[in-house]
Amino acid sequence: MSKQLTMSDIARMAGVSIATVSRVLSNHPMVREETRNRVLSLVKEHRYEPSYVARNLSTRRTHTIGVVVDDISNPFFMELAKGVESVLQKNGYTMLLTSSGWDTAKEADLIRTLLRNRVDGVLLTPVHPESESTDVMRRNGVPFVVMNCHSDNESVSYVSTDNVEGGRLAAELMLRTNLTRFLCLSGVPHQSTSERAEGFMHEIRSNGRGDDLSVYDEVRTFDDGYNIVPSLIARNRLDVVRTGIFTSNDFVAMGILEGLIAHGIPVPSQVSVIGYDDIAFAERYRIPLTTVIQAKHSMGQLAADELLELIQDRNHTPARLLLKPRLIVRDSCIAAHTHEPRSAVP
Amino acid sequence: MSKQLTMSDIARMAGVSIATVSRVLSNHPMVREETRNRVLSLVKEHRYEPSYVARNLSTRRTHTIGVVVDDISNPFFMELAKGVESVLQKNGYTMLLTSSGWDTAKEADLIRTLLRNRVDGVLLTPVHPESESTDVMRRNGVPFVVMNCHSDNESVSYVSTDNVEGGRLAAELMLRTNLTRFLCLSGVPHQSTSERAEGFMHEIRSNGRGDDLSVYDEVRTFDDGYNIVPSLIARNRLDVVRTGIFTSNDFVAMGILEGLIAHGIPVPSQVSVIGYDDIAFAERYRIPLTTVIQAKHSMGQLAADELLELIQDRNHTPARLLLKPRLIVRDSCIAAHTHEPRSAVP
DNA sequence: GAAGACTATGTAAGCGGTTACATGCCAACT
DNA sequence: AGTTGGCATGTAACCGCTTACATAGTCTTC
Repeated sequence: MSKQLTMSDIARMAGVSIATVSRVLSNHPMVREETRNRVLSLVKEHRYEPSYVARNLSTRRTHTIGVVVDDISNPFFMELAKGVESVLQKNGYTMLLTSSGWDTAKEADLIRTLLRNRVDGVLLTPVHPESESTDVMRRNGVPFVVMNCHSDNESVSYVSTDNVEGGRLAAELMLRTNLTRFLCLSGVPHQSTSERAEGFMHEIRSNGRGDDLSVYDEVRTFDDGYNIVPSLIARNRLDVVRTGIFTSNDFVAMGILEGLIAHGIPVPSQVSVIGYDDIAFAERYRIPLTTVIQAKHSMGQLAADELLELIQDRNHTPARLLLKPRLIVRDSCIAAHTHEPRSAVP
Repeated sequence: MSKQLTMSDIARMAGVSIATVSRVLSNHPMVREETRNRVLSLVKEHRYEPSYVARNLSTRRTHTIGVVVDDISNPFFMELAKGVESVLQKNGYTMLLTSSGWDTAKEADLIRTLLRNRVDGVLLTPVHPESESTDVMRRNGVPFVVMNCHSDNESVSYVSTDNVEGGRLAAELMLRTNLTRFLCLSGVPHQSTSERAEGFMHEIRSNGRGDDLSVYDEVRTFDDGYNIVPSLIARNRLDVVRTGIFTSNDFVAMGILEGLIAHGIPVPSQVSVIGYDDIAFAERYRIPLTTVIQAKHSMGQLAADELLELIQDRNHTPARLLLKPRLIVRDSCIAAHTHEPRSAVP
């Protein structure tokens, strides 16, 4: 194809200056109706698309927001990104989406690339809340909002979920039933999963049931869950003591369920299980899983809103938002004060 | 923060012209070692990041590739995108990822936005292989490659999967076992899912088993699968006739399995089921699912490779690639010529 | 020791827009 | 008629880089 058209081509054809074409395209009111139409029809006829790169250079704004998530193929982050995209698009911004793969160095690299592309702001799910990345952005005066992670630094805006509350909700549900024993399977220390466990344990203890609580650390995968079942049975007599098990993610919960079924322990009549995340298929699992869910989509939206606010008003007070998680009750956990076991097969 | 540094700031500080700074930063060899070091240390010290937007305007290349997929939160497309990203990144390109939500008009809009951003090329999973989108790109001389869809237009490059072959593979496996009857649950006509069904049916027929084949259309969701089971049993006597069921996606397959279990029909000893896609959890399902998998990651990589080729050499002959799908054998389908039923519970 | 041949650097013209300011025009007012 | 003022448009500087070309200094080479 011949080379791309520019404004001056359109200007020449319309017999006006490029300033006038520019005015027409940016909806400046000071243009005669007739001129405007002449220009617009030329634009349409030749399918002229103005160059944002030239415009961006000139206006020193790109209307582009950099987004850095940990893993681009993880549905959680993509729901987040979708929430972000929806508000950005509504406001005429473009999203530059990248993923760090949980790698601090790569994260910093990506941020640098975003800065070179002169994004107007950055949204990120940081590997650590304070890092080279945040440092670079601050030095370059680029506004940013942290997602899915809270920061102790008063000056940074973040939008995250109240993981402690999530764990508390699970405990609350279990406490309302007639369970005699509670198990908490925690994940990696110092991560969101351990906050969940904390919330759970705290609630159990502050209801005076601390003596009925046992904790197991470093249980994080489906297989971890499946494999730990025999020892849980041995040590906690799951087959005779009505027990509630809280896990800090759904994979573990599913592994546990699989293990319980394999050992013929009825769920939820004998043992109740609550997971966390509501991953796809939690609902479709052979025993539909009771779980705690995060408002990923709103999280993205709120973060994007906050960022746009920050861009418009550089000394806007940073918002520090902690979204409330929600409990989704399904068959894997016995209903409050119910004594009849429900069927394990849907 | 103070306003962003520019090359001329660095130049002034280093006591050289901006041309020299530019040479240093673009690794031009014609710079004295000492000068280079002086400039580089200034750059590092002040954390100067050159503006790609200025550079892009000047060079008329952005090193940015627009990627349009149907659904950003669907793991399939994200695997694809990951494949794309891996080769783009390796070649110093940035990916601008957007999603059309299967909407032709939105797709065309996105393409226009990409063109305004002057992307060097576009990768897309088009709603239709020929559309306004492809038209706009051609008129603007922007190279593009179609993914996950084949085009009859000789001049367009595409990378897709051989869906017919995928169906054939499933049939081939079933034919090697001692099944007496075959059911094919097809999805929406004229889509990739129906190509899968065609491949399956063709293979069954060309092995002289056409008389043992029944076909059901418009079965596409988990619930569709679950709900159709009773009528399948009634019409095909699944409880007494050893039957193989091929579905054009894994959700349907899981629904079918659930239905079979609910009706007490043993899998795979009595009925074998093969799905398509290998979605997450196909492997972890209560009966691990035999399924056909696409090489999503390679698909993205190959498409990106092809696009870069096209960008370098405008009259490079379009590649038209059809990747071979692969069969993953798990418990839901009886093994070839095996008579002992396997356990349905892992 | 002067002509060439390098090498290292500077100069300045773009790239394709935006926008402050200048200009020209015409109706309205004194 | 002369001034005023508002509207429509043109002029040109600028955004921050790249790069062709010009320039100046240093080595060879005969």
